[in-house]
Amino acid sequence: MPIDRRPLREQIREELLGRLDRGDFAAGTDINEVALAAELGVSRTPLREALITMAGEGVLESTQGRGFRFAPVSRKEFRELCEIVAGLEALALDRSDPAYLREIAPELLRMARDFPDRIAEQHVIERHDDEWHDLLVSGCRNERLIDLITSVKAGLRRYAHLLASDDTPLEREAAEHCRVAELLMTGDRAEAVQALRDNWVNGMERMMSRIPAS
Amino acid sequence: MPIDRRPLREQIREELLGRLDRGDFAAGTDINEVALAAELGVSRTPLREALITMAGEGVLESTQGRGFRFAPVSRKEFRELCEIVAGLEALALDRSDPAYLREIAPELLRMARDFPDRIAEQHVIERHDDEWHDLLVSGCRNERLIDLITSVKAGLRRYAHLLASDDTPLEREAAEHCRVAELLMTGDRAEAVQALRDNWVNGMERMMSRIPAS
DNA sequence: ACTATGAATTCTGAATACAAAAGACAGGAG
DNA sequence: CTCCTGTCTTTTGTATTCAGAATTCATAGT
Repeated sequence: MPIDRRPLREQIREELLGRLDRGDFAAGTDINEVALAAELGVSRTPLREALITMAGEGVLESTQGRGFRFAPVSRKEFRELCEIVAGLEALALDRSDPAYLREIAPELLRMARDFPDRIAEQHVIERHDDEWHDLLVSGCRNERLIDLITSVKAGLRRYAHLLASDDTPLEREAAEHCRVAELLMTGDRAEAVQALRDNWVNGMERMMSRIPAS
Repeated sequence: MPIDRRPLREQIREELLGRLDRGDFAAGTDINEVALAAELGVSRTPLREALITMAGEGVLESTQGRGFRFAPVSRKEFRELCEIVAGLEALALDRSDPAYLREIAPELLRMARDFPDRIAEQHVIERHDDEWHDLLVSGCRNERLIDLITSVKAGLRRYAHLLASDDTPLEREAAEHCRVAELLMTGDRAEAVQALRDNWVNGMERMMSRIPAS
């Protein structure tokens, strides 16, 4: 197997995003570069490179002289990000090969149906949801678009741990995914795109209340 | 007046993007960090920070051990970027306040009509075009979306100098802008969104032939 | 008691120094 | 002659150091 030869900044970024998923960092808190670098066992240089990348993605904020902080969460931003990702995924779906979409539709349907069956922890559910959306847009030839979606979704990760809850309305989410898959199977892409948008809007509304007011 | 207190990496990024507009850098060429840092009169550290930011925007590519290079241009990528920006601007328009859109519509119309009148150099035309689009989406409340559009458009800058030509079909472009403005004036946003998309698609097709095959 | 001022501390922003990988090139074996 | 290999050079990736800004805390003055 090929060994990991990626630059440190990427590994650091992944590690930080992972911690973000786990809610290790409170949103809005400042980052102490020396402390974090020591904790990760790297020097400040690649750490700062990772931080700059993440600031570009909107995960972090930076102000002159005060360094980086985890961008505070807000309903407004959550809504904005959801709108953007919904629009981008809809665009990706619109730009996909219809034949390929019909081909993967059964798998999408199967995944959606498996959704509520398994009693699982939050992060398993999230991973499953991510995989579903990844497969959905996997037929899009626009590589830049795929990259962009990934990047914007990184910003949404800050909200992941907030959404952890035992009364997650999984059935609703699964049903909406099923509907998208079914529409793709019949080849009605325009309707499927609309259903996908609805899924994002509805999902957003469901989660909105769990985000602190401001 | 407040003096410039932005971090060096931002100033460097702007300088590099400006040079890109002027076509100072050939696409696909490697960047020598020490040479470029010396030329700019800064150290490698903030330069690399700027390069990493630009790599995140897709303006540059980086490979392990080989550093950064200006991403090569291609019709495929140009098409991809245009599709994305078209989708994002359409989304921005869709998320704007209709009243505000009606309010700025006359100004948009005036700008579009002034378009072909002035005999101007290429970069003046480009600036004018940018201003028109900026005004168009200025009513969008989704700040993240606006930032994202700006970021993706940075990637399009690599194509700006390629598109310089004396037989630019300005009238066509202006006419399409007029149509968008007129539709906004009547309050028919859905149609305006469609016209905007058409504008991007048509503009893309017009430019496509000027990009080297691969 | 409260505010303002200034020193001390802490941390970021930038520069320099070091290490390691990639590329170039020459020499030798087949 | 060709291909491989080992060394040398160049350039990047990372660490460390230096300088300056922001914050904190204490103290003096009102």
